[in-house]
Amino acid sequence: MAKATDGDGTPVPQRLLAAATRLFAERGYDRTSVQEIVEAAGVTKGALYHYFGSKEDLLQEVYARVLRLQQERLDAFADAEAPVERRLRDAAADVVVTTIENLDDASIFFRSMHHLSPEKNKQVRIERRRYHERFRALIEEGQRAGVFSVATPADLVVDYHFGSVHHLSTWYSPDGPLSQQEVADHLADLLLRALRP
Amino acid sequence: MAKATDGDGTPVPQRLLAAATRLFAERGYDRTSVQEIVEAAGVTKGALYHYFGSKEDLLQEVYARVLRLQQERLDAFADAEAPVERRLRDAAADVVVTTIENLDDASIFFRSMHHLSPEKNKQVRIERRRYHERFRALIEEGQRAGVFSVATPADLVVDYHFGSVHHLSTWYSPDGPLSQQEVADHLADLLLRALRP
DNA sequence: CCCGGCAGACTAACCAGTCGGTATGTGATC
DNA sequence: GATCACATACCGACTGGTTAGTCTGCCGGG
Repeated sequence: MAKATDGDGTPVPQRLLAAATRLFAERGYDRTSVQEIVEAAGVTKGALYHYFGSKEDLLQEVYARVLRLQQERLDAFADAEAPVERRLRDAAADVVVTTIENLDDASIFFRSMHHLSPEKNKQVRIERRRYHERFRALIEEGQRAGVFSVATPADLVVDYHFGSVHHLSTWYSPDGPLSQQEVADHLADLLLRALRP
Repeated sequence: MAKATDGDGTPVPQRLLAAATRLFAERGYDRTSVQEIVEAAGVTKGALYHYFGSKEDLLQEVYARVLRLQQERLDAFADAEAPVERRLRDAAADVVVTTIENLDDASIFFRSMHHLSPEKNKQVRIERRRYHERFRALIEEGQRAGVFSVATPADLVVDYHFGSVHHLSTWYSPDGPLSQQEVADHLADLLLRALRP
C-alpha cells in the first residue's frame, strides 16, 4: 500500500482536517480555498478528494468531532454521583474549559454553521439539540429539587449560559489576565448565582 | 436632477442597504453576490458603485448603523436618573429588545465582522469597545456602591451578558413561546440575580 | 498485476469591480 | 427663453482573476 503518512508521521486525512480547522478559523470557510488547505497539509487536491467528498464534508467533519467530544463530557458530568448543584457546576465549567482548549473549532462552529447545506445543517442541529436537552434536564432537576430558582424557564437559562460560551471565541485570549480555569470558574459561578432561589 | 427614488418611494442608497442587510443575514456576506443585491434593490451595478465604494463599504455601513443606534440607547439609559440597579436592568433589557428587533443586523454583526479589512475591522472594534466600557462602568459603579457582588470581574460580567445577546440570533424566533419583552426581562433578571451580593 | 493512494493539469462557472454611454436636471450667459 | 456647460444618477456589457471539483495517469506494495 502506498504511504498514507509521508514525511510527517500523521496520516493524511488527519493532516487535512487539522489544516482545514486552522484555516477555517483564521479566514473563514468561504475565504479558504481548497488549494490552500492541501498546501498546508503538504498534499494535493487529488489526496483531499480521495478522502473527502467535498469541501463541505471537511467542515462537517470538524463539527462532528466537536459535538462528539462535548456530548461525551457532558454525559459524564451529568451522570456522576453528586448533588445537582455540583453536577451542573462541573458541567458548566467543563464546557468552558474544553471550548477554550479548542477555540478554533468553536469559532468555526459558531461562524460557519450556516454554510452547511440544509441537510447537513439539520443533522448538526439535531445533535446540538440533544446536547442542549441534556443540559436543560440538569437544570430542571435542580428546579424540581428546589435548589434552583424557577423564575426563569430552564431553556432560557441554557441559552444564557451557552451564549457566553459561544462568545468566548470573540474575546478570550490565552495572553489575557485570566487562565482557562479562572474563566471557567467565574462563568460557572455566574450561572449558579443566577440560579440561587 | 435624475430621480433617486424610482417606482418605490425610498431612495436608492437605502434600498440597497436594506437589500444587502437581508441578503447578508440570509446567506452570509461571501455568498451574496453584488448582482443579487442590486437585483433585490431593483437597480444595477452602476447604481451601487455610484453610491458605495465597494461591497465591503456596504457591510461597514450596516455595522455603523447598528453601533450608532445601540450606543445612543445605552447612553440614554446609563445617564438616566435612577439607582444603578435600575439603570443596569433597563440597559440590559433594552439591548435585548433592540437586538431582537434588528436580528438581521445582529447576525451579520457577529458572523461577518471578520470579513472586514483590517482597518475597518479595527474601527468597528474601537466603537464596540466604547460600548463595552460604558456598560462595564455601570457594573463597577454598582459594585463600588455595594449593591452588586464583586465576586466576578466586571469585564467578565459584561462578556457574560453580551454572549447571551449575541446568541439571540441563533435561537430566537418571533414564533416562539416568548415575546421580545419577556426574553428581555428574563435575561436582565438573570444578570441582576447573578450580581446579587 | 491490480488496486489504493495520490499527483497535477484542466474545466466550467462565477464574481467584484470597471468603463463608456445615456438621460435628466441646474445654473450661467446672452 | 434659448443655448451651452456641466453634474448627478444610473445602465449593462466586459474583464481579469479565482475557485471547486474532475479526470487521467503514475507508483509501489501485496
